Amino acid sequence: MFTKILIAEDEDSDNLGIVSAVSEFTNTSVDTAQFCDKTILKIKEAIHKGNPYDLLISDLSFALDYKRHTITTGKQLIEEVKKIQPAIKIIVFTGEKKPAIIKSFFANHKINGYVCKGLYGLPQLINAINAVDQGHTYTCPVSKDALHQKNVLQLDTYEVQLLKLLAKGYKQDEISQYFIENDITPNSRRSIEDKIRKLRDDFNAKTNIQLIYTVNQLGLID
Amino acid sequence: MFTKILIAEDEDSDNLGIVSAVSEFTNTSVDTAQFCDKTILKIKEAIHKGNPYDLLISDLSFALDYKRHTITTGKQLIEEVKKIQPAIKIIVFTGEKKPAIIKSFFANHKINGYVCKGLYGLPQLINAINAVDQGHTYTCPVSKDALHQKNVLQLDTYEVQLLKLLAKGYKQDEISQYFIENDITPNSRRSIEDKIRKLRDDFNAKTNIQLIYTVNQLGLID
DNA sequence: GAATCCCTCGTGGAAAACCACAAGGGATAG
DNA sequence: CTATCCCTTGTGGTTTTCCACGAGGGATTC
Repeated sequence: MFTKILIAEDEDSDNLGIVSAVSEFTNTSVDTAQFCDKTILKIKEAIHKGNPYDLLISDLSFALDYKRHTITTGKQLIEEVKKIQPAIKIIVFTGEKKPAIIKSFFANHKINGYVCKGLYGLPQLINAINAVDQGHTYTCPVSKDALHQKNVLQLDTYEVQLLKLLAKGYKQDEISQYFIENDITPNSRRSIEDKIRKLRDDFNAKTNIQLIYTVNQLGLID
Repeated sequence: MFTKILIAEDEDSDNLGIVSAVSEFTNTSVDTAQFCDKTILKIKEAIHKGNPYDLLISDLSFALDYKRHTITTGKQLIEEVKKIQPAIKIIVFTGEKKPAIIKSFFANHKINGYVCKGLYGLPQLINAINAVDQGHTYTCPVSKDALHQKNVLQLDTYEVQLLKLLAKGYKQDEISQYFIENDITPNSRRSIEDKIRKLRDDFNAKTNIQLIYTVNQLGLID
């Protein structure tokens, strides 16, 4: 079983609940951090002392306080941790339920488990810890659904840029000009029109307004 | 001091943390519910037994499980509770930080305190309990900022309907038709154009796309 | 090398949205 | 009662977006 667990969770109320539940169910040393930077620091220190963490349980969104932080999101945190200690196991424990985001964490960050906070988040988190300990990956029911959803469109960089400019109030002509100035292709007015039309089709949107509303709700242009 | 406190929070991890913190800091009976319906039930039972709750600490968003629930949001919950027991004190404890939403809770629901979950949510919640106990209202630093923000535009019902239809892909002609069919005025194509233009001005949006993106980000058309 | 496919891009016309001007009607103040 | 203001609506013309057709170019296949 894991012998050293680190929990990264910024909200103190949640932090308290998670730590007490995990401590009780696993008889291991549980440590905690409320900031991403602090999490990195603890992981580095533990390695330095020759007693590294086995498992990181991390949230995805972190509050910013008055201090300067170099790392501010769970995504960045996980990338950084993987660089420092590639073998560490990671379970994401978060309120984020958007399929596109959950998929990308398994695809791009090779996490070992994903549990959505909710009515039964804690028992699921315990299950996740057990499963990951035995070398499996774990997905809670909600995230399992998300992973099995078909037609979860992933957008490429070009499309995200295009949508963001639309959301920022750029006209098609202005987007064309912007793309030309920044050497992004295709950049003709006409091609941008086509790209937008394709996105409208993909997301079953009748208007560009609905398109932007939809991708925004899906969390694809944050 | 309060003698009977009820906490409504659906996420078990958070629930655990809040209950243990509140129990520890106040030496009172703390009860908890994970669903809105259950919360209403407990409040009714307590009244029936002649021993009602003094204080409700409630989240705003609640998960839906497989069961049918009649009440599904914190907003509805608070409205219902106020009907049953108008004198009960209410503190909202939530992750929601959007100024428009915070303002509307004080303006329309006469809550006694608002605390945003975060790094120091629990000590702030304790402060809120003390303040409300002494007959004051309490706002945490984040929500205090929100309440003091100028230019937080509140939309009326008509505007919200209009924006929602736009977000759903309706053309201006279709919106006009919809309004005519549903006896909503003004409903001429031309007036709808004007209303949209006014909203664009209010939110400094160059296009309708940007308008919908903006109000969506502000949480005004949920 | 020829056929095919896909992506980019231009053109022109239709549809939708935008905007300035102004008429009519209801509410209000004097 | 009248003048004024504001809201709604119509009209006509411009801008923006939409869309069907087709040309050119690069990559792949046979």
